[in-house]
Amino acid sequence: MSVDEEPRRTRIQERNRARILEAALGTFARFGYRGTRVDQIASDAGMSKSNLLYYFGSKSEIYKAVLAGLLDRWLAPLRTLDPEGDPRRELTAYIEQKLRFSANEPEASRLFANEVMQGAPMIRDVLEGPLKALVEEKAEVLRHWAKAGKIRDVDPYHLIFLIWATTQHYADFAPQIEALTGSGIHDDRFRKGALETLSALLLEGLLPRA
Amino acid sequence: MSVDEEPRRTRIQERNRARILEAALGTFARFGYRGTRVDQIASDAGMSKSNLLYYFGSKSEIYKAVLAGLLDRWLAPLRTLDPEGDPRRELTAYIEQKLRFSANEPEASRLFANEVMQGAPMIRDVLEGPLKALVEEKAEVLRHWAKAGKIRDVDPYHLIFLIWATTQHYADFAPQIEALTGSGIHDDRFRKGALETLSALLLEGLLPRA
Amino acid sequence: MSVDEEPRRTRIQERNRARILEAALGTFARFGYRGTRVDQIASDAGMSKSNLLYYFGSKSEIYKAVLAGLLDRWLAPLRTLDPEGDPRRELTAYIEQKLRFSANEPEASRLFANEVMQGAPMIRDVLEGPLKALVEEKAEVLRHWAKAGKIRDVDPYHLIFLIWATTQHYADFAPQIEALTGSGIHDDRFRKGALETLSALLLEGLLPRA
Amino acid sequence: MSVDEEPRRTRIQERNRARILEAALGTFARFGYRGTRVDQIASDAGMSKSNLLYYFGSKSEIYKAVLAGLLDRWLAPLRTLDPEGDPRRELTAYIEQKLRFSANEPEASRLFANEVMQGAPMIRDVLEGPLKALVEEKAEVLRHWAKAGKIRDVDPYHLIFLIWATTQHYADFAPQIEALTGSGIHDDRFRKGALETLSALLLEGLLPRA
DNA sequence: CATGAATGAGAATTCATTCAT
DNA sequence: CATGAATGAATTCTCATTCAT
Repeated sequence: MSVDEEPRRTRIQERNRARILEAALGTFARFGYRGTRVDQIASDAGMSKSNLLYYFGSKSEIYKAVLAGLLDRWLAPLRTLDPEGDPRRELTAYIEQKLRFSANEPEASRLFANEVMQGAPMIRDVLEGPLKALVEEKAEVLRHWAKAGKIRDVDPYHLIFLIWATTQHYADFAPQIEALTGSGIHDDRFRKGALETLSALLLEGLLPRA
Repeated sequence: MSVDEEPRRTRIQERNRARILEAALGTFARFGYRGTRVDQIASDAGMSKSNLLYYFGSKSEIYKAVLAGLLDRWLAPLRTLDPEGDPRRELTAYIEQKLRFSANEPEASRLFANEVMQGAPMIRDVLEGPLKALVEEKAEVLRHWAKAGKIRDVDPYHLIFLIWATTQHYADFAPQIEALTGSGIHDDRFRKGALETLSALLLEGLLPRA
Repeated sequence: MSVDEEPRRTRIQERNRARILEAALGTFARFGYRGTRVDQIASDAGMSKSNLLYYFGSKSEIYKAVLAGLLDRWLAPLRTLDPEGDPRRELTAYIEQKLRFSANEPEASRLFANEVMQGAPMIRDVLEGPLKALVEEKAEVLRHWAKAGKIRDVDPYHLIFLIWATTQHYADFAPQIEALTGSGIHDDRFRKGALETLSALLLEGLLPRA
Repeated sequence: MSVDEEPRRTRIQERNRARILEAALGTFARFGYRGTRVDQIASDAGMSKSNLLYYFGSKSEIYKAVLAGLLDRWLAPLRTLDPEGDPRRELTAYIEQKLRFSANEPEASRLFANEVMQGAPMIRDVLEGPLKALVEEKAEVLRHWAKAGKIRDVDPYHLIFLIWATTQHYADFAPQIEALTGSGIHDDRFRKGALETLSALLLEGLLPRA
């Protein structure tokens, strides 16, 4: 539809933009928008502040660009939930994908959390538009499964929130988890343990079955 | 031996300190440490910036005081988990308390999240000390229940993380939840729904029982 | 002549004023006028800032009071120079008195130096009035001695400056002297050495006599 | 080995740094460290405060730089004292150099005095290290001269202090000297008079020779 | 006499951004 | 493309002083 006028960019430009965005993700995630200094992004990206501002005219422009790149990756897993698939397999796969995201892109997860916690000033539109639509669509899938007797009849929103919360927790609260367990989601064995426990609890529940 | 010398404070001092801490909680939770201006705390607390600094010598001092007051309330619910009690009831009660905390003190929850996400610079000691000890103690309770056949044998840490994550999510990601559902944990009916869904899923699981 | 309306003061008042002036001398000498905080004077004097300001309405008032008390003691030795006396004895006695002052009131010496170095904003009147008159009077004594062949014919002003400079140096540059010699004018033996060397050099000169 | 990596500086940088240091010397000498406002240094140096802080990150950094530049010039004269030379000539030359320094750089002299009077917080190392070594070396020269019968046997340290004190006095106490004599060391004739009187007194003594 | 409470005018930095080269 | 130079608008914190009790 909308032919996003991608400006022509040289290879150097592409590389530098990428560097900047990567560095920015790191500091925005850690220190929040206000807590991040353009200087630091620049030095993390290995260039001068002036040069950085040649690529992105302002701090908030960088922030927006980082967030924009983020949202797609954050949303992707949910899209894969297949109405035709087996609930057990689908949900386990979904959880796994989300855990992988937390493992591979913890900073992205934290930045997203940060943005939402501050009232989602930059991505409110996305939340209320595309995200809301997607979630409603997937909620319908869950309701459908429930009607078909494949899963219990629970509120699909709370269910989705549960999956988001638990999987993202491993990225967002990593320092706490590290302090308590000495490990974290980046570790393969730890991640397997998390996946098993989460899917078991979600699917089978904690109480012994008859 | 050493009686922690609580400095004597007049009523005015008590009142003003309380006001400041309350106002500070709000802005720190929303904008993070760096994003918060002392000016704003002062005006939220209804006093001049200078007067505020008469009570707390610096911004970071306020921050520390807020966090210190926070931790107790954040930790309290877990302490109540009773080894002698019935797992179903105990866990449901725990979830309910945590949800209430999210409902009543969403800002405290967010500030805690914020602090942890930034690497817990101020409360690392608490996490690695008292919190770690408490969590290990309660993990033992869960293992004990499992051995007694009262609950399934799942990793107690992941179980605790699941409860933390899901309950806190309603406070920390409130803007997102609000955008998607039009409501939030502050709403009684919403909170009941959350509690039911959460405890049902946790205890019984999603899949239908035979 | 001028009946300085000494306000009636209770004993407590007298004591507190004295305490304040003493404490103030210490910090003004060390940190200068701007570098001194009223707070610190108060705490050094063992009272609250508010109470201190009950005695002296402002910082500069304290400063003036300290300086006023100082000048008399600083000037006193010169007054004792007796035109009728033997130059050798008179000058040695003068040097000794100045060295004693440096030993006993190094802070007073430093504060005086400080004030002068900043352009003597507070005591310019004294310098240009009473001090100038006194110095001119004593210069005349020296000229008189010279005419009488009791001392060489040297510029009396430079001679006086030499004595001031050398004797005050031991107080004003005490940290340097301490660093270089490990001792200082407060030490009796050190002071004797200084007195001997100074008076010997001043009176006899460095070069061997025939 | 380790070549002190002098950061490369553009001409503009050199010029601005020099301007700043010069302006800073003036105000630090006059008002002390605390009494000096960055604002004022900047306006004296003819630039904006922000720009000044682009060159020196903080007030104390400026202060340190000024002091560092100072010490060399302050020390230089003493280095020239030649053990092989004639005492009379050497000492007269030394006094003359010191008087010239007081005449040409009175602010430097006052700043040095100020720093020492405050306890030499920034240059203690230099005093206890290089300066101490140099002074001891020159004291040895004086002792040597005394043994050779070229000068009287006086404590070399007090002799050095005497020269320092008297020569620096003309810079440090300039306002007082001005108030008393109407002139000062900056004036050529005045300086000549000071030099003559000082060297005469030091070398020949005040008392008439037989 | 003495202290607690409150304030406002600074003063030092910080930092995003603009300008020049 | 890239960097150095410069700026001005915040923002934190200091400190003498006033007010109330």
